[in-house]
Amino acid sequence: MATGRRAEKMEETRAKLIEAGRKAFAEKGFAAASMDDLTAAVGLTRGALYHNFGDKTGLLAAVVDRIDADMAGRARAIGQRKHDPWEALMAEGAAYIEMALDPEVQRIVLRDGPAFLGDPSQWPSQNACLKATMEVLEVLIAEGRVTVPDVEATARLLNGAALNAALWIAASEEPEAVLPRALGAFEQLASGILTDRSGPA
Amino acid sequence: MATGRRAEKMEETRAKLIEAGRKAFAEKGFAAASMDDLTAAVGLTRGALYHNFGDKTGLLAAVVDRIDADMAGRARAIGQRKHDPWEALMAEGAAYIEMALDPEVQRIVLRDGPAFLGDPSQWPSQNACLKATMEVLEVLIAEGRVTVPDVEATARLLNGAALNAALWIAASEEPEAVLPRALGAFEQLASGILTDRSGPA
DNA sequence: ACGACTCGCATACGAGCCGTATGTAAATTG
DNA sequence: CAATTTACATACGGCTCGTATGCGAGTCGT
Repeated sequence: MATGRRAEKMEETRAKLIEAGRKAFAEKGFAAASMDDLTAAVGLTRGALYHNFGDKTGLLAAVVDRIDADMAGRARAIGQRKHDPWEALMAEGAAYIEMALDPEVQRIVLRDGPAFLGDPSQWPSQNACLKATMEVLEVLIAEGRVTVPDVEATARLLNGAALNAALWIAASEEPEAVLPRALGAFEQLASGILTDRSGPA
Repeated sequence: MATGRRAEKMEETRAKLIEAGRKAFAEKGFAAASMDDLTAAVGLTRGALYHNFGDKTGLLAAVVDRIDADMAGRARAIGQRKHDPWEALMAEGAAYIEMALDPEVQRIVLRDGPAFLGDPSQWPSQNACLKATMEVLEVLIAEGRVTVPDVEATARLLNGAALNAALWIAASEEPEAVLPRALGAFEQLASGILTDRSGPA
């Protein structure tokens, strides 16, 4: 192991480049961001970038992966804090919506990502978030509290609704006012999968 | 009126450019499409493009507007064919999902559009589609068959869920098999807004 | 009807960016 | 300690966008 003086330094430059890319892509957008500029901002050149990430989209993939993994981790942590699985599902949805309020997340993950990396449903990190939702659903089904014909389909649509809610909120002029409206609609739609609607909140 | 020999020709070149842009953006994506190439494909140069649309994103906006308007029109037409408003709502959702299977729609409207034109919820044509959904909801509320705290919020999330379902289907390897699963999940989630779930199908 | 003007579009030019090929110096290996 | 690998910098070519300029066909005033 020993990581070696060499690989250690390389990890450092990779981290610096990802950080620089994150900032540049968030501010100017992927297409308008210059690789010369963002590498120079951390005292490097395009040479380092091509060596570590192959090409420009390679860096974008690395940046997206990092942000997206953070999001999935946070959502899962919030979900596990709740003891009731239904509350966990709602909390995860709400967390997802709130995280998408971050302009950085919006611009990089929700806009430029799909355009330059292809459909998000193929991304490894996205699958992690989806998996978390599916796991909670499985628990609820085992308890007989929800009934769905297709777990994956339901999980995908739930995430999709949350995502769109986030975009709506973020684009609105007063996000704070719109947030509760979106959350209310989300919970009501989600209640469609409850076996007995008069049951849990 | 008389349109004038001049303006008439101009409309023709605008149509040709939009058509060329539609094809080029669908095949190569907006970023990779060359304006020199797509204008040459219809016997024009970039001069015509800049004169008519200002810049490259101007042409994209025109193309998106055209496709998006077509979609809203089709969804509305399908909805109006049904006499029962709930069926109309489901039919519109299904139509939206199916239309998004078109690779042209996906690439241009769902991917490159948001990346280069900004959030879709601001587009005039998108608002049209949303409006159609809201109108159907209003009817159902008036009839007492659905109960929602916020019509706009519900309409947005419904559209978001449908949109995400479409992306999922399109990215899957066997769209035909995934389509019914997505539709089922969509209808179940939508049933969450029904006042009495044992009621209409 | 005819000259002056407008304007839709083509051509010419400059600047910037990406990707590759090549160079170099430091770390690793035997 | 010499040879090799490799992380990164530098140099170059090609492509693309946006603007500035030029031209010819419509349009308008008289």
